[in-house]
Amino acid sequence: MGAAPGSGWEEGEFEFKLVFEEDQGPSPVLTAEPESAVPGEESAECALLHLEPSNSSSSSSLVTDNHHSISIPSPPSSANQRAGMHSPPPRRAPNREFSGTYESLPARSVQVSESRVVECPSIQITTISPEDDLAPSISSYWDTGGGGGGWDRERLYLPLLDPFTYRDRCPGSLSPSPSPGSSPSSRGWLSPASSCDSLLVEEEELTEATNNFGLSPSSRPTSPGGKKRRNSPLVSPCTSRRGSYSEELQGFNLEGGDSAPQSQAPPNSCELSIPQKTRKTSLEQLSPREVDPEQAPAHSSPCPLPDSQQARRAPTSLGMDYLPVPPALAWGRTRASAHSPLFRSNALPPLDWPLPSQFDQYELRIEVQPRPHHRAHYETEGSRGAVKATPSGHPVVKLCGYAERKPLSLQVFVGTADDRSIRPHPFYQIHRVTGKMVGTASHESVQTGTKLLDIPLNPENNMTALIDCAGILKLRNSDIELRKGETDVGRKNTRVRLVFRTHLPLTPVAQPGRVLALQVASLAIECSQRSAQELPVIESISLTSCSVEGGEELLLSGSNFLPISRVLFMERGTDGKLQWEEEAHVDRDNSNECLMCVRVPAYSDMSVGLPVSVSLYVSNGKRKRSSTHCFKYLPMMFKEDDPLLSRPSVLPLDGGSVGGQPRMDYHVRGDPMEDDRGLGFHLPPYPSTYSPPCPTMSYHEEYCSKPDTVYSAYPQEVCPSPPSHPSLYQDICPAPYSHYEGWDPQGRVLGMGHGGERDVKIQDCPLEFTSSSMHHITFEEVSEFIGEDIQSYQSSSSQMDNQPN
DNA sequence: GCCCTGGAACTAGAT
DNA sequence: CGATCTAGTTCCAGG
Repeated sequence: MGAAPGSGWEEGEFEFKLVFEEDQGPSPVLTAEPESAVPGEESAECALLHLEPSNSSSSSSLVTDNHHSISIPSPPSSANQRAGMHSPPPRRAPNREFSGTYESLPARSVQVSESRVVECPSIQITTISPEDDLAPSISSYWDTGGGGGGWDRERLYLPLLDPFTYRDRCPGSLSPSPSPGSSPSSRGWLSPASSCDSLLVEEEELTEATNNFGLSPSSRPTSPGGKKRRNSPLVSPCTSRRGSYSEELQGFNLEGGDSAPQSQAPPNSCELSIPQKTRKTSLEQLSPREVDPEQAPAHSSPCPLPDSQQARRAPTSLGMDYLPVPPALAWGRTRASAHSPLFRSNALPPLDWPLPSQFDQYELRIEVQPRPHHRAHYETEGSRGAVKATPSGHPVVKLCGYAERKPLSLQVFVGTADDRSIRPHPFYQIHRVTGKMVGTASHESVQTGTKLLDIPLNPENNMTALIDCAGILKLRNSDIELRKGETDVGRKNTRVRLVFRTHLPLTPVAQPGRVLALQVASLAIECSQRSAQELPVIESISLTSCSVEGGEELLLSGSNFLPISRVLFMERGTDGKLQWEEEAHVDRDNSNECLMCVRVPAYSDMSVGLPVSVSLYVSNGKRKRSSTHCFKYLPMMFKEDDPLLSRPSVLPLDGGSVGGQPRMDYHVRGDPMEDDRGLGFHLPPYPSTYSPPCPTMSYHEEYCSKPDTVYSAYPQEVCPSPPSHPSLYQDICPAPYSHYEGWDPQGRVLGMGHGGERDVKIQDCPLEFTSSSMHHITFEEVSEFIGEDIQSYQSSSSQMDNQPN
């Protein structure tokens, strides 16, 4: 784990310790169970959250409306408590047919320091879809809509508590926080979307919450790690010498009812005390309806807001909303594709809801990826223009499979780019770029604290949208970190993705009142000026495996390669400790700024009987490392058995182009233009004889986490560590690759199908998956493989869970 | 004059 | 606790 995102993990670890070092007596058991439908209410969308401390005397019960209750341990008395509760990742309840219930591993002891061992709470989450009206229908529906098999919601449906309130009411006791393994960009569960989702709170609770938090920023726990900031925590962000857009958004939400009933925003709340902004990035850019939805006309935009937004703005008569289960609880699995993308038209998914990019014949696809770097602008700066594509132009998004003549709206927002499910990025917002060079109409809106651009998808344009109007605004870290409930750290959290989402109304006959929500996310975009200038970037590698003897020539293409750049191969143990590291010999004569030619070093153990996964990275010096990339050493017996094994030609180093959420299909794209930055990379499939990569390499980062890579279906535990730094992508530079068969200077895999030919089957993939045994494999078979693999790996991953980092 | 862009100074926080 | 490093933020200038 490198220095970059790693710090955040350390933060998480710190919190983890903080939480469990609190001497609260027996650890509570957090359970969330389905609540039976309450007559007259749409309450199937909630769950009862129980905290069940062994010692009930130490708990208090928070009874909410809707007849729900939350029992919580009494807050510890110590003054410096930190909110936050960490639980091991949930797992399917064992020994029974999966019914939507996840539970964590049993309460167990966790060593938090050399001398202290505390008991870890367990959690059981029963997931209930907000999609469903009544609980009894849930299972059947999701079983159907989810494509069979299990379904899950990585959320707890909490009927009442504002996460902020919830969190701060019981500091140090209940509030979920990012898991010990959370990444720096982890929002925990308090993403803007989630945190602002309207949750019914009785007025007195609101008042109390406001008194407790809104008026006294100092009451908010210090941000993770107790980081200092320019502005004293005792001082409202409004003391900044200029207004804060982030605060505008938040205040906006309150005013506009976008995220919470207005009753949650008393006039003296902190947000509302912020002076009027003078910068143009403020309210004036927001549509009138957002500023004052009461006065705003009905949707006149060609890109109407989803109904869910309306629903949220309206007084929460529905009475129920949900809190996402902290990603910490889900970080062990990426199950986005297990979710049905079908929603009621009046209950569209929030922005942090995982969605597939493809469903049935429909697919939302990024035809042209954005550049890997885009310097975001601050509020104090002028716009830095729209996100561009490589080598020119702008990103292009297309909705495939849609034959209706009715235009749709494409939503764009800035999402996170860490290794967990996509959610709105707390430190970046989409920014609508206008000007004569912008040809695409767009409409701004705000949904639960996240700015959106609504861009029309017109049949006349073949449902293709040119994203030439989307810039990225950077919010000051200090502003965001001061925000109530914000748990993310902005420092070095500079990677984003453009997230595209659309809602297709389904045919009234087949799915009355249902819409299909599809989402796709771009590859990661590095938004900081500095990182873009200094960090080496590996974009592609010519070889992904070779004999343990090494010695083969390996070409790395990318950018920011320096004469001092080194290429290192390393292996970490399951405990994360570096077990082996070897520097590759660099052929400086044949290397340049965007190409490195190295010799693969021999592996440390020539007698291995199975392929060994290691990782490699480029280092430009301390703290200037590229992301790590997977490399596999093959036992002698594998050597040259199958040229495909060792000559994949080019690997995609950042997954495929479509990236809303992980894909469950095991197809591999064949159209270079559909792939990474048009480079035509193949998605590297899992080998049939998959062996878990070493836990600390960013295999996950490079493959598993990418929204649409096939690896996403795998447990993320196999790659729990983030890379030393974000993986970045650079323009390919001309390089003398031509002598490498199957690899052209553009990084394309030669001989691949082009255009039109999508979803090249697995046998087209040059990696292990393409071996004859895997030909004609079906999705079900692949799923079976996955399941078996996961099962076989669970024991080891749970061991890893138990190991303190 | 405005927008976009690149560079770099300044500064707070981290080491 | 000071020195140094790192990274976030702001400012400036040119196209």
